[in-house]
Amino acid sequence: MSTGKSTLVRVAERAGVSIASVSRVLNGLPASESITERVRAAAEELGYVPNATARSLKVGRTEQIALAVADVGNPVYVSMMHAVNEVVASAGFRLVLSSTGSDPADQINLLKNLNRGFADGLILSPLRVTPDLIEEVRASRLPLVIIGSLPEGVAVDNVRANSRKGVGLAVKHLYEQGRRHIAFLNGPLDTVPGTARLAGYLKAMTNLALPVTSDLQVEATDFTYHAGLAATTALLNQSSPDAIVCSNDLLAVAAMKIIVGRGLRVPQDIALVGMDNTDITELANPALTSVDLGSARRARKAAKLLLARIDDPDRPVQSVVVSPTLVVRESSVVAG
Amino acid sequence: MSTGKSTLVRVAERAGVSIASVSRVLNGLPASESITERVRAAAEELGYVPNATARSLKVGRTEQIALAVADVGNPVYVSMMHAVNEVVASAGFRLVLSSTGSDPADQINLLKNLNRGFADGLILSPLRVTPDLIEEVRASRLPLVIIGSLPEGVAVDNVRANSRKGVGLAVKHLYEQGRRHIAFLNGPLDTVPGTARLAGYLKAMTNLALPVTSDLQVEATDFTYHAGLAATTALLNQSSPDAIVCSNDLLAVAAMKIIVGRGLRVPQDIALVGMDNTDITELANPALTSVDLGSARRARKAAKLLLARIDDPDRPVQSVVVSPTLVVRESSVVAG
DNA sequence: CTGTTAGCGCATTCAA
DNA sequence: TTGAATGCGCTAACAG
Repeated sequence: MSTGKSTLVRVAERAGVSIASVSRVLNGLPASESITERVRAAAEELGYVPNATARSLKVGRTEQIALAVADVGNPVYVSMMHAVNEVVASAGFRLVLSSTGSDPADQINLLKNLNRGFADGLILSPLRVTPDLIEEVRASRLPLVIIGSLPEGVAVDNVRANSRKGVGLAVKHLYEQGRRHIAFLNGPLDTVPGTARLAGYLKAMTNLALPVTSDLQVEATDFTYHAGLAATTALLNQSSPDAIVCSNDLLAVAAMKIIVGRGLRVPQDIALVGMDNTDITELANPALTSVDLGSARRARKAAKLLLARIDDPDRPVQSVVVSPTLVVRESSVVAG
Repeated sequence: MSTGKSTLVRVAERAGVSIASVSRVLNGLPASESITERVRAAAEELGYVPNATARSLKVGRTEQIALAVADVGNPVYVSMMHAVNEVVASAGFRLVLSSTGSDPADQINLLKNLNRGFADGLILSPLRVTPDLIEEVRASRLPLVIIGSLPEGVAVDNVRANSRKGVGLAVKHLYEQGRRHIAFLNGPLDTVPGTARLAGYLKAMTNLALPVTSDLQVEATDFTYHAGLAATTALLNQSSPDAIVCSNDLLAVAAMKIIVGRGLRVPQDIALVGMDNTDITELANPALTSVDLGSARRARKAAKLLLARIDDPDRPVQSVVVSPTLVVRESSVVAG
């Protein structure tokens, strides 16, 4: 193994063959014993490593896929990233992280940039879906998979959770625990999960013949821990729920903090259920009951869909829905 | 804006100029008013987007930097990733995530792969440093920055925390709170942080003339929450500390869980200090006192060093150390 | 100021 | 089987 740049040409010179032969040998195409031998030796001695960029330009593939998520601070996106990376890496693809904010403009920009061909496809998990974004998604000529809901009629591969049903599981569980004043701590209403989860809450409450009052509902300005603190404070100032369904785990942990800070007990005084079933559910004290929306599974599925689409651009569009499950822990069940 | 692939050639044809002129206009090089106008119009109409791969091949730059961290599950790495991404993105670079395990073999493999030229540089944060890895780091001809400690004499840009000093801050703080039986919950000893932090603990204890006994030390099999649960259990079975310094926040939160589960109180019965000052310090209940090792700052600095090195491969090697600070929260101080 | 041309490193077609 | 030659799309000399 030697120093310096080595190219096909240099290997070819050293082996005394043509660059075509070198390329063949290195790509496992048929070649004579003798040439194979010499090429391998020459490549080894020169420490030859094929250039990814040149290869990409030639074959029209970068072996990279891009992932864009809204909020890297949210553990659910971290687990998605992890899951996606596992799938694509084992298929020989690299993962390019295109962190965008929750601003749709960022995503639109990203979609445009993708046409520069630095990646073979994109997995996008938008928090807010605007008409502009949809337009751009429609127009995108690159393999694209959306994690999350999309309006009917947008023919793009996508995989989403049934978060309405998920909220339903949470409400029903709390009802079965004897709770009747079940509040809902939501994230911003102008987001896709925000609206879906609210719908789920309203429906579940109605189904159970529980009164739906506005003082039992509060909307955090963001799906973050800090926003959750403020929102929970507001909620407890305007009503006295005996249970709170939270739109994600970060909000739930924030709620727990405020509740305990007020000298109330979880779950005795207020039962708590989060959503996403992230790692922090176990770190929490008491451990947080949470609705598992299958984020890792969704991410894996999305990655596989994308790889399949890259492989065959003409395959039928697929839309998969992952069913939620409830993971009961300590925050919602009074022991004994 | 139209459909289909558009290249310089097509834009040139449409504008009735040479491809060189197109390239110039699009790169902001001097051109006549008339040509500029026509090129812009043609590019617009064709929805032309320059091809990143071709550009890379030509200029010898991918505008990508790779980041390899040991454990994506650890929030400290997430924040590093975030910080790195901010810096490189604003310099026009994309971030390629090369998640490696804690196995040095993965890193070595990565270094070799980097020579394929898919990225212009690498930021590596190795948990375990073996001679083989050092050898490979030395041999690497690509811009490389290490986050973490490196043996003397390895001339590679690196930025590290003074975690020995960091542990010292924690021990001293607990001592000042009146604690005398200060235990140490460490991660694996065959890791770089593991050894450094143990050294810090031993030194700090000695400085304070506190007895150092083996039953006050325990080593988790990993820097994870689950490993922390088992290790804490073992620790409490073999001794009765009135304080525990934990090698990172995940371990600390695990310790908190076990302690509370035994009916003991934090901080009254056992005071707790974590390290890394990650987001979970605030989620924890009580909020976790933690040593801030400046992970985000380190990551940002590493990114800047890498960009500088890419810009000028011959610049002197730089090694920067970030000083730790203690962030006192509820887990270490008895109120009142 | 503008056009022609030569590669960047590779995979691949076409002849031999 | 093997080699010569072409071109992926672009930038940068070089000439005019």
